[in-house]
Amino acid sequence: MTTTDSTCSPNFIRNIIAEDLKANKNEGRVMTRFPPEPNGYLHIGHAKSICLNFGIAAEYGGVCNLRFDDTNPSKEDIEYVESIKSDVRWLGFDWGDRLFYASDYFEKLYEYAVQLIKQGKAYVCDLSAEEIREYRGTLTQPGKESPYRTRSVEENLDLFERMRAGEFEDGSRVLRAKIDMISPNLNMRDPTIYRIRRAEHHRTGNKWCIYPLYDFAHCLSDSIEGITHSLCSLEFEDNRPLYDWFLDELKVYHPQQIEFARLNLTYTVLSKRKLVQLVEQRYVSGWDDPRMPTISGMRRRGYTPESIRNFCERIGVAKRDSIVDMALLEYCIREDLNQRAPRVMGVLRPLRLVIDNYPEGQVEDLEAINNPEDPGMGSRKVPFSRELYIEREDFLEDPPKKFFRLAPGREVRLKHAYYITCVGVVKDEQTGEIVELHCTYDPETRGGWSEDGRKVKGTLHWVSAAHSLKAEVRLYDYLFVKANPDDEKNGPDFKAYLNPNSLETLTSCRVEPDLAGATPGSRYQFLRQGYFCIDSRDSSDGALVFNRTVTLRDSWAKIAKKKE
RNA sequence: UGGGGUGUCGUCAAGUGGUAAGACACAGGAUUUUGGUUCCUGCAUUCGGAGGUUCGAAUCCUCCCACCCCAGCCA
Repeated sequence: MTTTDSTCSPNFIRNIIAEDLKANKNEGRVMTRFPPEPNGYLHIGHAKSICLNFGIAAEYGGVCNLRFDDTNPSKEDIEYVESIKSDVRWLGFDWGDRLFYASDYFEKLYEYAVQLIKQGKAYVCDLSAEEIREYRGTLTQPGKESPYRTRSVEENLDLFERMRAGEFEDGSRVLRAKIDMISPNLNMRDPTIYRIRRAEHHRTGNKWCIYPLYDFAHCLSDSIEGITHSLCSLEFEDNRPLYDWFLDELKVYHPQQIEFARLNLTYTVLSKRKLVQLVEQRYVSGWDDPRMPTISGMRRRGYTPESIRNFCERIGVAKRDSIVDMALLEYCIREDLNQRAPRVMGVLRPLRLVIDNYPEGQVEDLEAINNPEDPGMGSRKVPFSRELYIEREDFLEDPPKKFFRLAPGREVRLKHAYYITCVGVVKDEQTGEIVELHCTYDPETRGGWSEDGRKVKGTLHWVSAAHSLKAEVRLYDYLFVKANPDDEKNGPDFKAYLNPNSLETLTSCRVEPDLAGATPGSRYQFLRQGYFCIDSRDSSDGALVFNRTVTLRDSWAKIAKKKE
């Protein structure tokens, strides 16, 4: 992995680990893990956790395991494990030979449960799900003990064995930890640790009909693997006493759980529950829709792994709930692409322009630098001819103050080409729409320079009409119009804030011929427009499709906006 | 009204008793064959509030306020 992107500011987790290391806790070992449940696609929030876990391990000379938390076969699928693996890899992280599954430990976990029963710390309970809920009490009222709580060890052992053997119906019995029904922490009121569920598991098939629950499986999986620091999100703080309880009762190696705040981002949602709705209810085209905050969506949109890693470093890690400004993510991708994306000319909304004094049939190959930020990227030739396309919005018949672009009688520069002056405007007689511009060029300004030192205020991008390639361009905007669509208090459902203009498809764009045969996934800066990426799903040699990753910063847009 | 957490600039976020880092955003200005990039400059007399301890408090103490999480046989 290339780590040019570590600015490494201190955070409370690094502090804890540094102190642990100083105290020689765990013999100076650091081992973390990223433990996704394979029931959905990874998103930028997961990237924060991935970067944290893999990053911190690398930083302290340790390792990070990839472990699938696959204890709920009815929700999980192999499709998700494959996508998760490829997303983590794409982000630039390597779990080596440490790919694990909680299901690898089912047998061991079963033995631990038996041990708990033998210690009188777990019992089989015949209460129904509803009864268990009633017995649990509420936030302010204590719970009451199950009538099955006092079963003998022998009976519990027998019943649990028969649960495993498939003698009982789904949901008819569970195994519970025997802790404290009047604990103010609901998690400690005899939590369920095994349920009967006849569902085919994507790895263990039909071998099991009982499956452990998160609280039981997670801490023990951490323990089995020898994890030193088990990082999870804030909502598990209340589960920590239970995490500790199992490990203490079973007297096994005891990792330390540390909670941090999950990522929130403006103008999007980052909960699997909500993302899955967007996919299933067709608000987006799929998990990898470029508007989605999923890793696969962002990849398709044109984000680089480096930019995402850098973003994750910049946002920091803390315990307070926060919502990071999308502008920071955009800053990170612009920063990266500015350095590495070749410049190219593409006209999104073409307006025909004829250079009256340019010889008909003549074509010149003009030299264009590929990236002013990196001369090493060389240059290319761009064909210039009498008939061109320029951007519609680069011409205004009646320009406002501070508009530097083309207007009747005005001279501007065509990037890498010539100075041109607008001498005529052709309009559709019916609609009044401008259909063509007539200009003259100054042959003395080849390359875009003028010997006489004459200055020109604007520089426009362009393509040669006859040589340019047709392309489809998809312009993306925020998925939501509200900065915090998650805020549904007394308001409508988050989907009410979906941005109706989050996707605009332009089908008559024109790009320079150099782009013929460009490979899917490759990224470019369209001069003066933004960064674009060839769509890896829909683009083909004959029909180029570009996704706009992000616009360039646009100070003219700001000025124009201020005016009105 | 039980328990667990959190409150430092518009947004993130350092700071751990010695007198408020940094980033994004924003606002000016310079350079520019991208109104891009880059470069300068500005942007918390104040750390949720009120008291207290101290020569000295964002950091310690007390009380108060606000927000988040927990009543799945989900994770």
